[in-house]
Amino acid sequence: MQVAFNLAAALDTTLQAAAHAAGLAAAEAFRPEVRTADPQHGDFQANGVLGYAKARKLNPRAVATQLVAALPAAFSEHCAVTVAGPGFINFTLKPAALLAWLCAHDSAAHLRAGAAAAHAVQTWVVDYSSPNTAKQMHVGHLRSAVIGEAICRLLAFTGARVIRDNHLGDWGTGFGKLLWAYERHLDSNSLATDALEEFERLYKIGHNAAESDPAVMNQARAELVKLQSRDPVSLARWKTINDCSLAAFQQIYDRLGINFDCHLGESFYYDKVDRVYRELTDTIPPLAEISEGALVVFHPEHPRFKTQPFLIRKTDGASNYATTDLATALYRAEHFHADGVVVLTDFRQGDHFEQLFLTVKKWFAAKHYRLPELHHVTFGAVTGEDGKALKTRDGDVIKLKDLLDEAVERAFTIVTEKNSELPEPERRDIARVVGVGAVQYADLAQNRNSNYVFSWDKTLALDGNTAPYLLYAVTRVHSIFRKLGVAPGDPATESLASALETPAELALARQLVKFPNALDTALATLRPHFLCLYLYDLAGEFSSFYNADKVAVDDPAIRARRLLLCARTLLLLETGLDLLGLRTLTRM
RNA sequence: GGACCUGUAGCUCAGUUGGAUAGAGCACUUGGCUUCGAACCAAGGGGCCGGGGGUUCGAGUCCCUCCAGGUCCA
Repeated sequence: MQVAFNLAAALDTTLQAAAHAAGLAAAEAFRPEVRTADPQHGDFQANGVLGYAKARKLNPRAVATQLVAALPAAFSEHCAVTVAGPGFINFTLKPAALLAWLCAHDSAAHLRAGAAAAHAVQTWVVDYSSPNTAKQMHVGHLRSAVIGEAICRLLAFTGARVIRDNHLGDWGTGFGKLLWAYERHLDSNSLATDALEEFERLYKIGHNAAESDPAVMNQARAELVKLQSRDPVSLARWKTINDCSLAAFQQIYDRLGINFDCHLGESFYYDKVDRVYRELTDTIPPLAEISEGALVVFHPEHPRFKTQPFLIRKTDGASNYATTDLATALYRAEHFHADGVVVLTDFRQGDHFEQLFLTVKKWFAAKHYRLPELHHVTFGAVTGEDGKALKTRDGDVIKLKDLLDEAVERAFTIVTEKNSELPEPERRDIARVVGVGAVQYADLAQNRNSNYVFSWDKTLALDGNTAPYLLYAVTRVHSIFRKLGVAPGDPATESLASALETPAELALARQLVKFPNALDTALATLRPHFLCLYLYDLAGEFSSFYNADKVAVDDPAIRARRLLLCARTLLLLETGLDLLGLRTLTRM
């Protein structure tokens, strides 16, 4: 028998068919609205009857009863249905139906196959992390990298070809001052030991000198012009700076499980802006216009952007972020044939991207270019305890490297305290997985909208909805299989399983089959915290089950079905954590 | 001046296109390890969902307004 991956979607289809079978007036307008339900009401619930009945002045309970009566006869064999309250339809899966789903989805490959429908044969470009070169990554860079990677993995899991693109800030005006100081004050020893530290030192020298001496300022400007006109010496130095920066970034990315497919920074688009200027001005009427000497785009239909211009060429003729971002959008559509583009930045760039996307839509429409779905995924800024934004300029910024190091160190202290008998190399490895995972998860688990008030204790918390709690659940499952000498998912063992029976078994199974809905919600909103929430609930259900029902019992049929539950819990926890970019452990 | 985000238990936060009695963790109280890992589980107290008005069968969620904090606008 074919078992649907997404049971809520399957119920939706079934109800839709029932609406036709029942001869409902305007049955095609009926939206069942099936969603996961509070366990006290059932596994899934349909809310659509209420709206449908209201619009037609019908009695919702009568309509619901009518629909339930029109369900196929065989339906009641695997699912109990009731009409409740003002007209909700509640579905409670029979134990055999739960078991059937668990048997059908017994491997990561089968889960992937079930999920792959959402973005099959689509290409998505995800633009994330995107730090400025010549500067160290700090806590403010964490969210884009961690949330971006999770979104990449979610998209890939649901069938998309994903292009991970690091849109580096490698062409800013700051390079004039930096190159000025690079020529005069470079310490090659420091360059070899800690390049980013050296670049930051050089930038400060250049900046301070330029501020206090107009002659230096002019020399710095000249350096920038030389770079932009492709002077070989300047270009070589610039390339050294970027190569060293990228190598340093990669050390961080390795710890976070991130591997970019390309690093197409601002410099890559610098010589692609002429086409942008041309195509935005050669249409009739032109999209862009000259205003106060600058080239700008207004959006007359927009309450704000009808007067607030989108500046794409400054008065002095220079391009800016807007210009390269427009060129970037075109490149992603033409070169990658992107069906979707996701850009991750903090919310302060909201205006910019709204204007950018509006402009891109009109531009592509005018030129008949295929328009990808455009998503600007924002998150709150990182602030200090005082609520003020952390700035790169002051010395108090916490380096990302130090944050990860401290997390690992704290995790090592705890694992040593809990499990001193484990050999030190293993404890070190556990500390890396738990510490880094805790940092990643702390960022992923909260709704990305709100500001991120940084504190060590909050970021490295190990209680509640955290990575250590989930990893602990994973290791406990592994421990059971170790103890009993069985491999997770062993078919011979699972074939002995009897019907699920105890409340804890059923509660765990019910949580397991809702995995597709968590995926759906996380992807539809591009908010990985919905997946975190699901995994936390799953780990909680497992812990309750673990406490209530012993797996290692004598009865082979009971043992087999509990081992099956353990194997699927393990599969979904490990799959889910992998989708979030976390590593897992077998012992901790 | 215009716009966007945030405001939910003492603290930190969840709350799916509007759905049933608003949920976790921390802290506090109590119980559970000679039985698969107690980094755990079970139970308890704790709330004018910033204030006010509106939309409807139903609002933490949508609309208006006010207050507080944050942010953006050559």
